[in-house]
Amino acid sequence: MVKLSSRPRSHCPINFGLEIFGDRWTLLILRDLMINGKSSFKEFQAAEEGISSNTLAERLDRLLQTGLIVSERVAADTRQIRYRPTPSGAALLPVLVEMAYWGAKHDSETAAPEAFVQAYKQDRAGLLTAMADGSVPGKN
Amino acid sequence: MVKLSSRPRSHCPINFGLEIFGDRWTLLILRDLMINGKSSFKEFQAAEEGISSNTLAERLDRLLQTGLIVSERVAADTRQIRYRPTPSGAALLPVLVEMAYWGAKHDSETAAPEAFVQAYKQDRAGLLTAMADGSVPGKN
DNA sequence: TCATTTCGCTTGCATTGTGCAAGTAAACGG
DNA sequence: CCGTTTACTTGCACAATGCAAGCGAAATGA
Repeated sequence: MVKLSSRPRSHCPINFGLEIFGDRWTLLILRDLMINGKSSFKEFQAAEEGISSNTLAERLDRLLQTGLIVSERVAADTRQIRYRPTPSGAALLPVLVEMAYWGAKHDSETAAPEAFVQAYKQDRAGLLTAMADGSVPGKN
Repeated sequence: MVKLSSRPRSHCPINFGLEIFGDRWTLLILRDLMINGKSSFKEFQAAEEGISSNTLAERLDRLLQTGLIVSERVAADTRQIRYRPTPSGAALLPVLVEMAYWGAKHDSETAAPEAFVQAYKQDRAGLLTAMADGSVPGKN
């Protein structure tokens, strides 16, 4: 179960999600975590969309507090912190995949790999399983 | 194809969507349009989340400009305007359904009907078809 | 016919969110 | 030591949002 910092405007299940990730940045962080293999502050900051450091810090904090991600220090270098999704956070993968498919279909200049679109059409469930294991069609 | 008002930060298909509906309100309007059978300004305003009129007006404008919805005046009462989704807008139904399922599973106080969760688990594709035709499990 | 209500907004103003640039503490690395 | 890296924080300007009130055109009611 996910914890909200403030009382939700409603308990509509769609609204519940929007209260957490209804902004322009939160899902991009989860995308980088789950699809692009990123896990550090610096890596998130390097995304081409260009999130500002204060916004990134605030979003990571919120994701930690709601329980969608956890953090841990790297033993070999205690400056570094690695973020990774919890099961609740990982459960957002289908949302990301549907958004990606929609974007791929409706943006004439999409950067989505054709292999992703094909994999989705042929076997959506299989695609989700593969992606949950870290494999993304069209990458490598 | 969908038109953005400004240049996107990237052509990542997930980001493309976020540039249009990456806020706390836009998807709630589409929810009301596609799931709750609403179509007028007044009906959207009456949603329990309580959108302000200026924000609602701005969002409807943006949805019109991006081509996710269209509007038409009611012949019998020319004050009234009915909004309805275009095929591009309607194609966001799977995104809404995944968000709803996630919210239903992770909000301990969810208002999502159990019938919706069951229908999703048993036959997701069938659920999407039924909902595209205007039928929502747990309502009526 | 004429005041009243309804509808879809618009305006003004205060609060909150976001971007940008710079700075900082702790911890490595040589 | 001393410069660099990492994960932030701070300050400030600007944009987005919420809230309350108003507004014009069209319909409705007496």
